Amino acid sequence: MNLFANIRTLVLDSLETLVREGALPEGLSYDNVTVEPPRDAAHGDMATNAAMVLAKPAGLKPRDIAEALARHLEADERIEGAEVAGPGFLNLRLSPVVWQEVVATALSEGTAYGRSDMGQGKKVNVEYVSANPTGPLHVGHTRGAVFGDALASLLAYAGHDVTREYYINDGGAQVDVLARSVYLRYLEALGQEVAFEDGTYPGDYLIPVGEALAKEKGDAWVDQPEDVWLEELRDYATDAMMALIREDLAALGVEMDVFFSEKSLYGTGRIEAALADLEAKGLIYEGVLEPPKGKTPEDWEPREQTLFKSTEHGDDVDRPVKKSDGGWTYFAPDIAYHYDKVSRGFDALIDVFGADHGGYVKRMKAAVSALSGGSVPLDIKLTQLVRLFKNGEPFKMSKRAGNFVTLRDVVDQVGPDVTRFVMLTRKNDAPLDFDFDKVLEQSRENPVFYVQYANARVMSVLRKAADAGIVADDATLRAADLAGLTHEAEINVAKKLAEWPRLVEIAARTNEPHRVAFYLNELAADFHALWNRGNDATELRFIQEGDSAASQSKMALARAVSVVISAGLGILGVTPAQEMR
RNA sequence: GCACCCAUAGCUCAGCUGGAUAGAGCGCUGCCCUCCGAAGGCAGAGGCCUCAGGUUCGAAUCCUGAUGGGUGCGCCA
Repeated sequence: MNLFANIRTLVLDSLETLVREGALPEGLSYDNVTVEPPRDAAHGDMATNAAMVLAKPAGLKPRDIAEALARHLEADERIEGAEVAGPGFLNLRLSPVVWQEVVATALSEGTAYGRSDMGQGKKVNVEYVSANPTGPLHVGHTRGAVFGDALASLLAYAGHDVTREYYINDGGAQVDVLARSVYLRYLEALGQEVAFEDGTYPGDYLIPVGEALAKEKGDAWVDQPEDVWLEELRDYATDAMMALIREDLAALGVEMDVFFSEKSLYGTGRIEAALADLEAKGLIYEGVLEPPKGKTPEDWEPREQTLFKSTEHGDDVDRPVKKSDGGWTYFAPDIAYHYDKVSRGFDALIDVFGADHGGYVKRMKAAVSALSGGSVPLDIKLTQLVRLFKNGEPFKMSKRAGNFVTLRDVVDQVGPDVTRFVMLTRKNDAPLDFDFDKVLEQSRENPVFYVQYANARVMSVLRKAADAGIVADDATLRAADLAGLTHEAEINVAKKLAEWPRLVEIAARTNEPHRVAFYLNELAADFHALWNRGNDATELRFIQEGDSAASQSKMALARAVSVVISAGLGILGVTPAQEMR
């Protein structure tokens, strides 16, 4: 139930009535008519811009339309007052009953209150993490993982059929490097002295892989040339790394639906098929690229290559799909991968990349646009840098990986819930400061704590009610008479609850899960404010000594707050706290 | 040189398909516990939304340009 959508429907119905009465011309478009919360609470509960939007096409004065509209709206029992203000806004004041019903709805629907059918079951593929299988996940991946996962949950909550997907880059040269690095660890496990030169991965995480391999193979591969062991070792090593990565994801609570292997595209004709599709559309040609202006590489020389005419689909230059040695560029399998996604029948694709892949956005969009004939939108979300701090000092170290901080370093220290919430306290395209101490602080400054504390307070008051002999289970609260919830401080909280379904839709439409985290912070603030009002105004306390009925209606409101917090945290993948320790 | 992202209070940041007097936290000033958990709350001060044009009844929001910062730029993924 989205109250704002309901009232908008009422506004549109009233406009139609005006048309029938001849007060408005026929055929007006209502697309731009909005009903939203006013910025200033003094302006009422909701405001509509209908009169201003329609004034010009209708050839009427905004205030005249607004006044006519106001008369019709006031006839509805939900509307307590409608006032024309400013240039033609219509400010609506709603009956307390409306807000009481919001509480009742939240309780009866539980964490499904806020679910939307705006997605209409559309199939959406969210690809995220997709880290190279060459080592454990680091902090940058962590942000992408949390963002992608929360986005996927959000879209599902908003009525989409979501697939969570991880693209394994197991086909390129970096896998050879991995295999050689493991080979060194293998020799080392057999007692040899080895040196990790440039171009190998020196991280400790390969030691157990080398040891396991030594146990399995004995000295069979010692002093053998690459062509004896490289291919088998590639598979062995990537499997080991993917097992590592899956553990990392599990530690964070991320579960993928599909792991898609890049390697599966090679030698199976799938890359060729994707490029044949582009070729059939006249988008593949042999040509020579201009050198980039202003920054010509030292060794630049004109070369004829096989190019994808991505400029036809919004890119700045055409992109090579084949290297000069005839092999595929990294772009070719990516095209084939997205071709596969398109052919699996998704209605929309979302890729989550690190910000350092920003230069890759246009060509990928061009590819999907070309492959799908413009029918499948691809949105690419970039996650910005995470800067780590400890005691206010920049923090850089890793026990296991050498030069980067791993996902495990973070999760092991602060836990998955804190990690996830904090990663969503900035919008994805803004850099994020992560302070190991601050995120564990129990204070207003720490949004994780602040929201959890609000939920814990609700749970606490419910427990106390039981002690005081007041029944406060969900079934009882659902049936409670809420007519007593009329105080402005209480109505305020109910109004915030009414925004939840609307916020879900906005966040889902913009693919911005951080909005959920910010909303929860606001809801918690309103709840804490009400809680403290009880210090002075005893009639606002949730437990009213000796008055079960009044207590139950107030606790129904509190419980509704915790229901929405649980729903919101659920989308973020965070477990609500029952009590603070 | 080109592309993308960013620029909002002293600091860190929100700001909805364009809406009314631009918000929060921190910091600063002053308050609130014999009282449901003060791990919290209330109030005050603090802004030319980087700048200049444009579109609009209306712009922090959309467009163009400038300035400042970040990222990237043919056989690395």
